[in-house]
Amino acid sequence: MRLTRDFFERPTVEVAQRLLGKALVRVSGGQRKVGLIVETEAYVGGDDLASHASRGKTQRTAVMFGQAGFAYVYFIYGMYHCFNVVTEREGFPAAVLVRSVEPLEGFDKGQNIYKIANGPGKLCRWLMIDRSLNETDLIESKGLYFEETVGILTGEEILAGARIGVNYAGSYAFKPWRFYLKGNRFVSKDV
DNA sequence: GTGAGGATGCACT
DNA sequence: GTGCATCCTCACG
Repeated sequence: MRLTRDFFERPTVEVAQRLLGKALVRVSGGQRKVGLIVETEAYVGGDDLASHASRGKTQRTAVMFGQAGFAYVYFIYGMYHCFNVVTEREGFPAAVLVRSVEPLEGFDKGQNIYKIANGPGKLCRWLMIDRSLNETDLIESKGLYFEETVGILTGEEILAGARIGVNYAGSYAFKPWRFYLKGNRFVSKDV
């Protein structure tokens, strides 16, 4: 079953936690790929100095101010994309960055499975996510969406830590808004 | 095993 | 022109 809009219309930190263990599905060119979400980060409101929305609404960040359940995909470091899903209510800029997934379906068995999608840039490369998917409605889209699962496995406790790569964000750099499954080998960084 | 440095394009001062 | 919600390679030991 797909996740519905109301799943994303909650407080961002809560959505970030609840997305762990859910499936991210990508269908493109007759091929289906599925990843189990094991690591997320919350970006919460215009006051969050780590968020792209902290400098106001621009063309790039406009989607974050919109309705929950839409994709925010941006291009960074000249060669990578990052995938987020917008949360909360219209007018309040917030999103959850999906940082790593465990490949379940549609991956190349020749590769080290632990390194296929263990990072925001790598998971976008694997799932063929680029800016053409920016502003996609993930509730309605046939090509990219979230699915319910049986849930987090027993013993897979959720841990919280500081977000990665946001040291410039003052006091917001230390907010424990990165969530991941304890001991899971698919997270991008064990901290 | 660890750490430094470079690649690279685009949004925004 | 600046700096980035990253990743890979190559040293080093």
